[in-house]
Amino acid sequence: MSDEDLPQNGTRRRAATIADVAEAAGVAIGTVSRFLNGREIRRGNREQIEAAIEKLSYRRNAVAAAMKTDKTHMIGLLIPTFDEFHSDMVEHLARLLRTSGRALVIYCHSHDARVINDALDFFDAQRVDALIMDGVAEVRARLEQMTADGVPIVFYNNDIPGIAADRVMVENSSASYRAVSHLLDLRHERVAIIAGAQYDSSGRQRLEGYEAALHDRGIPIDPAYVVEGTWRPDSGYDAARQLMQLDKPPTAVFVSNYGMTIGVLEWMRDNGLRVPDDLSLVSFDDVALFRLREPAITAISQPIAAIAESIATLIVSRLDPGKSRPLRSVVLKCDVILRGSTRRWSPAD
Amino acid sequence: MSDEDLPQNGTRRRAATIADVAEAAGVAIGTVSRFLNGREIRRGNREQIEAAIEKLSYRRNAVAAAMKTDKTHMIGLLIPTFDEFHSDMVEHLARLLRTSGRALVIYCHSHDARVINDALDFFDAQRVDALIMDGVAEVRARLEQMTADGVPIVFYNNDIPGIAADRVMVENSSASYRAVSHLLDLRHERVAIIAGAQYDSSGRQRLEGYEAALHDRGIPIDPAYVVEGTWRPDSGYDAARQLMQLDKPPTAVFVSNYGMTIGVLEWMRDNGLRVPDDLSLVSFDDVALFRLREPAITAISQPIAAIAESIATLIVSRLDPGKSRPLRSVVLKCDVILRGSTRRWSPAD
DNA sequence: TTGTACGCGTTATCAC
DNA sequence: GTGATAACGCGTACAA
Repeated sequence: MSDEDLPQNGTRRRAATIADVAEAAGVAIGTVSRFLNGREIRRGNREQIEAAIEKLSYRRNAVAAAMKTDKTHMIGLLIPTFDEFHSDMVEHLARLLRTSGRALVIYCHSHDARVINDALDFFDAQRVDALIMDGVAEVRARLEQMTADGVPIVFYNNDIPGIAADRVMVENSSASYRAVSHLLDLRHERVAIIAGAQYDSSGRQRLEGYEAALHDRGIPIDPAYVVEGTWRPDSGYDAARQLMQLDKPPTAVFVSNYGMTIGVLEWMRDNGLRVPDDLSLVSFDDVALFRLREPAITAISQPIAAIAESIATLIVSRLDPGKSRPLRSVVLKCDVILRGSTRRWSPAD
Repeated sequence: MSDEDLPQNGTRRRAATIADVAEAAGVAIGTVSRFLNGREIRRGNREQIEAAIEKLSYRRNAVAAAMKTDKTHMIGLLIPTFDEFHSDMVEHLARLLRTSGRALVIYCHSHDARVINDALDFFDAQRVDALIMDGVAEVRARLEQMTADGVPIVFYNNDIPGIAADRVMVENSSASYRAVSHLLDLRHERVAIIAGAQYDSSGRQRLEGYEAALHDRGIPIDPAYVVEGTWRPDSGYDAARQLMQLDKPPTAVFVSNYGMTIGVLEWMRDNGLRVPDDLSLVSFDDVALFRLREPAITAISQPIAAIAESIATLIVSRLDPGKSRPLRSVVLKCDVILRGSTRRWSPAD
C-alpha cells in the first residue's frame, strides 16, 4: 500500500505535438509529418527531428491521425465467450494483425442481444477499420448498414447469408459425416447426436453431417437419438441423461462441440458409467483436456491457426488501399483424430 | 464464393456529422452536442434532433470526441498468452468495463521484449485511457514515462516495485505454504517444487512459500528437489523427468502453475507412472481439466473473478475525474482445493 | 524539398 | 438553454 499520489486523475500533462517537434528541430510541420510516415527527407533535417523527438519525448497521436485518415488501426472482434477455441484463435489473430500494425478491440457478448448491439454501437463510434464476428442473425440490419458504410466484415464459425462480408468457415458437415461414419464402421447401430443450437449455421451443418452418414448406410433417423443442446456443458449433461435413460439407450454418441462433451463426461462420471465401455463418444472440437484424459477422446480438430490466418489475410488484403477484390468464402478442412473413446460394438453387449 | 464487390476498400462514404444534424434539425451544433451527451435540452429541439439523427442515420464519431477530451474509452491490456487464467480474466474484465462504456484493446506479447515495446508504443499512440499488465521488469523506464504522462497503470500477477501503479495480486506465498504443508501433513518427507520463472515476482513468492513450509517443520531444503521451469508445459515435462530420475525421487511435488502441471502429467503418463500412486501432486491454478480428471488434481484456486473485479474497480475509480486517491495494492486470497492427487505416505513405500 | 494554411468532427467557452 | 466560434493534433494541398 503506497500513499503517493498520481499527478491527476487521468489528466495528461500537455504532450509535445508535431508542431513542437518542428519548431525544436527548426523545420516545417510538414517535414516532420513526412518523416513520421517514413518518407524521404533531407539527412540533416532527419537528425534534427530525431533529436527533437527525443528531447521532447514526443509521442505520436494516433487519434488525431485517425481523424484525418479515417483509419484507426483497430479491428473490432465480437465473440460470444472466451472458451478454448476463441482463446486460441484470438491469440493467433492478435499476433498476426500486430505485424500489420493493428490491434484487436474485443467485446464479449455472451449471446446477449443487447450487448451485441452495444458492441456494434461502440465499434461504429470508434470507427474500427474492420469487424470480425461469429455470425449472429439478430443483427442483420445493423450489419448491412455497416457494410454499406464501408466497414469490412469477416464472419467466422457461423454465417449470416446475404451480407456482403468475407467468410472463414470449416467443413462442419463433412467432418461430422466422417466422425459419425467412424462410429458406424465400429458396428454401432444406435448412434445418437447431441446437436448444437440450430439457429447457428454450424449447429445445423453438424447435424446434417450426422444425418447424411446414417442415411448413406440406410439407417433411419430416430428422433429420440437427436437431442438439441445449447453448446454449453449443462445442456450436454442434460442431454446425456435424456439419452442414457431411454429404454434402448444409444451405444455411441456424436457430440457437436467441446462444451457439451464436458457435460456428457460429467454425467457419465456422476452415474458410474464409463467411456467407451458404456458409451462410445466422438466430439467436435479437440482440446487439451481430451488429449490428456485416459482414455483420450476421439475428436474433430478444427484448424484454429489456419482459421486465424485466413481471417487476418482477408482483413489485411481488404484494408489494402491498393486493390479491390471480390468477397471470398474460405472453407477449411478438419481432422478426425482417432483416440480411445470409442470401441467396436457387437450385439452381445 | 461470391463475386459481388464491396463499395471500395475500407473507404467510408462521407458520414453525417453533428453539423449536418444541427442543420437538418434547425438548431446549433452546440445544442446537438449537448443532446448527445445527455444534458438538458428544450423539448421541441430534442424531437427535431432525434428526427434528424434518424433521417441522416448519424453515428457518433468517438475519434473526434477523443481528440477533444483526450479520453478514448479504450483500456490497453498487455498479457503474455491466452491461457485459461487469462481467458477467464479477460472475459470478466471485458464484461465489467463494458458497463462503464469502455472496451479492451488487447496485445499478446509471448514474453517477447520487442513485442512488449511495440505494444506500449501502440497504446501510447492510441492514447488508451489506462493500461493493465502483468509486471514485466524489462520496460520499467517506459512505464515510468507513461505514469509521468498521466496514464494510470494496473499491475496484476507480477509486480514491478517502485512504479506508481495500482496493483492486484494474490497471496502467492501463503497459499503455496498451505499447499506444501498439506503434503507434509500427509507425512511426505521428500517434497519437491517445480518453480516458476524466478524473474517473475509470483514465481519467487511461490518458491518462498514452499521454502517457508519446509523450514517451519525443520526440513532442510534439498537443492535437488528445487527445479526452476518456464511456466510452460514442456518445462514441466522436463522437470518431472529430472526429478523422477533422481536416486531418491520425491514422493510429492508442488507445481507452481497449471501449464507445468500439464507437462508433469504427460511425463507421468508417458512413463507409466500414476498420480497419486507414484507421486503426490499439488498444483497452483485450478482449471477444468484438473476437476474432470480422475483422480482430480488438488490445486490452489485463484479468485479470477475477484481479480478482474478489483482491476476494473481500480481502473474506473482512477479514471473518475471527480476524485483523486492514493495508489492501492490489493492482495486476494486463494483456496487450496483438496482432491484426489495426493495420498498419505509411509516409509514402507 | 519547405513552409503555410486549412479541414477532419467534436467539445468547451463564451456571450446572448 | 442556445448559438457562434475557437480549439484539439495531424495530414495535405498549395505556393514558394
